[in-house]
Parts: sequence; structure tokens; C-alpha cells
Amino acid sequence: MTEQAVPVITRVAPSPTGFLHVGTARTALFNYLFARNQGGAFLVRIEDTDRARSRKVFEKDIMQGLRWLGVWKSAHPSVRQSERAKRYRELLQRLINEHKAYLSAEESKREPGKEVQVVRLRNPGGVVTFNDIVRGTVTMEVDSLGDMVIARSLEEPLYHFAVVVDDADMGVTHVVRGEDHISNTPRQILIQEALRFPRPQYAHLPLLLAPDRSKLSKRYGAVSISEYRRMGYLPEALVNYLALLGWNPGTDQELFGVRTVRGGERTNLASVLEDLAQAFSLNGVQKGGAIFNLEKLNWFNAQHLRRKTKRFQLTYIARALADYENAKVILEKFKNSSTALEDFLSRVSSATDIARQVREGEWLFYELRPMVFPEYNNGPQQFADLLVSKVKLKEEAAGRRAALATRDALSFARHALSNMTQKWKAHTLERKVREHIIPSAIERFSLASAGSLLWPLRVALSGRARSPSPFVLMEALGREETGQRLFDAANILEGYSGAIFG
RNA sequence: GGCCCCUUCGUCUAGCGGUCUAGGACGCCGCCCUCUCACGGCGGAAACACGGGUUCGAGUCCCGUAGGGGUCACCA
Repeated sequence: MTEQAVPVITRVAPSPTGFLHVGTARTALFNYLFARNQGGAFLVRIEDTDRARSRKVFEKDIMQGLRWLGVWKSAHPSVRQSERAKRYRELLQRLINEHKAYLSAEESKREPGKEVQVVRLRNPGGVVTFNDIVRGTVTMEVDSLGDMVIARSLEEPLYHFAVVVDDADMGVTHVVRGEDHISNTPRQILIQEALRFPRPQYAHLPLLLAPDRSKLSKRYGAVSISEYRRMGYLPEALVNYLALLGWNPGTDQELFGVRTVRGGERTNLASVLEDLAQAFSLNGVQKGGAIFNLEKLNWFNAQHLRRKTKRFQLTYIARALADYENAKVILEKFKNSSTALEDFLSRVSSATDIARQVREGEWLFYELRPMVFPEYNNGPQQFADLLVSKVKLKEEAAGRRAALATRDALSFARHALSNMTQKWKAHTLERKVREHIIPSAIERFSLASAGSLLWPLRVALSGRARSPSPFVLMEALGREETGQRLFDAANILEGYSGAIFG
């Protein structure tokens, strides 16, 4: 016979003493993926036995974060330890009755001067050995632990005790948690054995590290899921990245959840989780700690962002630019032109990246006419220089002649484009320019190459040495604005040639 | 410090004794595409911590050293 199908039950057990940490989120994700892969169940338990430190806002943040990451559907956890006082008391009493634990009158450590009756577990001594799915056999001498305090009083169980009771009561079969718990495991096993509870399987995950290999902490930037959410990271990007930190599917696949639709590709949170769950196995879990690398997260974010619907992408950009005064003007361009939107998305990775680039003026040409760019405030000289900087004529000729030829070519292009009857789309514009305008311009103005028109066109439209292609710019700017900018550029060259060489 | 765990390119990792002149990804560099930049394609630099064993043969097994991390609460 094959082995009996025991339903896998996993859990994540955060304490509401802080915001949902990326490390906790990753632990939750691994538990979720493992349970889903095995056709089992994943539970969320709030460990709020320390009433003094637990806060509702943190619980709320944790639950929201888990929901945002798609691993949990409800606004509430499966259980809170604070709701289980009766059960703890009952089992504490049982241990005392069985002489496995005892009440001990001591001075309170929390409230010095106050006498309390803590519950201590009699230490049976010896060696505890358990098998860890990730690390193999782990052995520890347990004598040095002494008689552990397992409850502050009959009403106030401590972490180790509550964990053991809850895991058993919830039928948890696999305890998948951070490596920081590995030396806690023998303690918990002691309690388990005193209670005669079955031992779950353990799997201790490597820790998430800061760039200097220390534990990931606030010192190194964002550590809470809500911060990443606020920064505009896509949950699927975070999930995809986190899953691959300390685990690998045994293949070269890194981008998960890709679906093909009408010639394009799409991903979403559900598809990413689905594919990860499909591939997941605890055998693929790494032993060493993993450094959290923002650059790779950015790459995942860019990859997933490019595979969203246009509607979603526009909303995403709008949010990224929520504090930017000219956001509407920019958004307008992308609403008018999918090509420009696609181009934009191939040059940004995340919401913070978008905000940064826009603020730094990288996309100023979608907001203003180049003529009025701040850098051209001291006169048109610089703009004119840029316009002709790559123009070559058939015969060796520079300066004034090149400027005049460029001026004429731009005017010619402007007229030709304004007479164009086809749709004002990047690809039709490109055909028109390449097949008709460029050959004519080369002929009439002695231009040396196609680039000698394309370069000034692009600079005329963008005002910059680095920008999207002139066709993308034309489509985004529209007929009228394109004509205006070409007109401006030709005018500037007029003055330029006169002033410098006249 | 005691105990426990870990150690392949800068980073995430593949590798489960011979197919490793060590593969992939991010980042970096170059080339191609090309009017620029980006995308994309192609290519490059870049690692088995060290020392002993075991073995015909070790990145892969064992032992030590070094380094890193975790944990030693009436926190979780």
C-alpha cells in the first residue's frame, strides 16, 4: 500500500508587536505554497500572549499584508492566542497534576518587588534530536535549559507553551519557520512530550539578510510589507522575488505566472501564486541566509508591470505620480498612445523609479515644448547646437550650411506630415517618413543619411539627446503639437544660422 | 562566551563522486539592432572560504580551521 494521505496543515504565527516584516511574509508565503502544493491547508495564528506588547494596529497591518500578498483571504486570522486562555489553563493544570510542571513562587521579573507564581516545566534532561526537512538531524543537549518557565501564571502562558498547544490543537503537521527558531525547537519538543502531543515535521528556513549579512533590520531601509506596498511594488513582484529567496524550483525559471493572451503576455498575483505552488517543494529550500536585493526586486517589478493591462498600467503610473503637479499632462500622452506607454514601461522599473525619473525631468518633453525647457532659457543656442549635432550632408559641410539644411528638412517634414492623410500612428508615421519624406529630403537638401533627418526630428520633438524614437513621440504628442514643435525647431535654426554665421 | 546552524560569481542560485575547462538570473561591461537612449538579441569579466583526509577520481563525502549567522527572557 502507498502511504496514507495525511492532510498537510501549515501555519504562520506572527506576533502583533510590529508591522508585517518581509521575513515573516516570506515564511507565510512558503507555508502557503507548501500547503497548496500538497493540497493541504494554511492557517494564520496571531501570537498575542504578551498582552503588554501586542497591539491591534499591528495585527491589522499583518492581516492586510497577508491579504495583499494573496496568501490569505480573510481580514481575520484563524485564531488568536488571547482567545484560548481556558485551554492553556487546563493543560497547564494537567502538567502540574502530573508533576511534569510545578508552580514556583518567585519575584516577578516584570514587576520587581512583586511576588508571582510562575509555572516551570521539569526538565527531564538528556538529548533532544529532531529531523529538520531543510537541515537534516539536529541534536541538542537539553540539561542546560533548566526548568523553563512556561507560564507567567496559570492565566498567562508563555510563547513556547502556547505554540505547542496551538500547533497540536490545530493539527499542524509541518512547522515551517525562520532559522531563528531552530534552537527553540528542543524546548518546544520538551513541552510536547510532557503533554504527550505528536511531533510535527520541522523545516527551518534560512534568514533574510541585510547587504552586510546581518539580520534584515530597519537600518537598511524598508523591512515591512506595507512600506513596499506604499512604494508601489506589485504584490506579484514581491511574491515572485520572495519565493526565490532561499528556494529554487530546480529549473532555470524565475519569472512565474506568465500567461499568453492574444499574442501578448500577462501575469497577475493569482497566476504567480498558482505557478509557484505548482513548482514548490521544501526540498528546494536553501540552507544559507539570503541577502535581500532591491535591484532584483525592481527587475521583477518591471517584468510584471510590463505584463499588465493598459488600464492597469495607466492607473499605476497615475499613482506613482500622485504628488506630481503635471501628472495629468503626462498621463494624457499615454492614454493617447499605447506605443508611448509601452516605451515608457520599458524604461522604468517601479513606482519610485517613475516618480524619480519624472521629477528629474527625464520625461519633460511630455509636459513642455522643448523651446521652454529650463536648460534653453539662456537663448536658443544650445537647442540649435543639439538639433544639428548629428546632421551630415553629402558634401563635407558644417555650421551654417548644415543648420540651413536641417531647418529646411524640418520644414519640409512638417509640411509633408501635415498633409498626411493616414492615421496618426507610430507605425504609419514611420512608414511615411522612411518611404517618402526621408528619400525626398536626402535628395533635396543633400542629407548624407536617414539619420540626418531622424536625429533633428527627435531632438525637435523631445529637446533631448536621449529620448524615445521620433515616431513614438509623434504619436504621443499628436498632429498639432508635433507640427508646432517642428515649426519651433526650424525657427530656432533660422536665428541660429543668422546669428552665428550671417 | 556556551549551544545550534551556515559557507559556489558582488547578489540570488544550479550542482546531490566522474558529463564542472562549474550552468542560469540580477547587476556590471562589450557587440548587434539603430537617429539617441531604453527594450530585445548575442557575448564577456566574475565563484567552489582555507587546510587535511577518504577515493582511481571531490564543488559534491569526513575531520579540522577561519568567517558569518542564530539562540541563550516571567519577548515572540
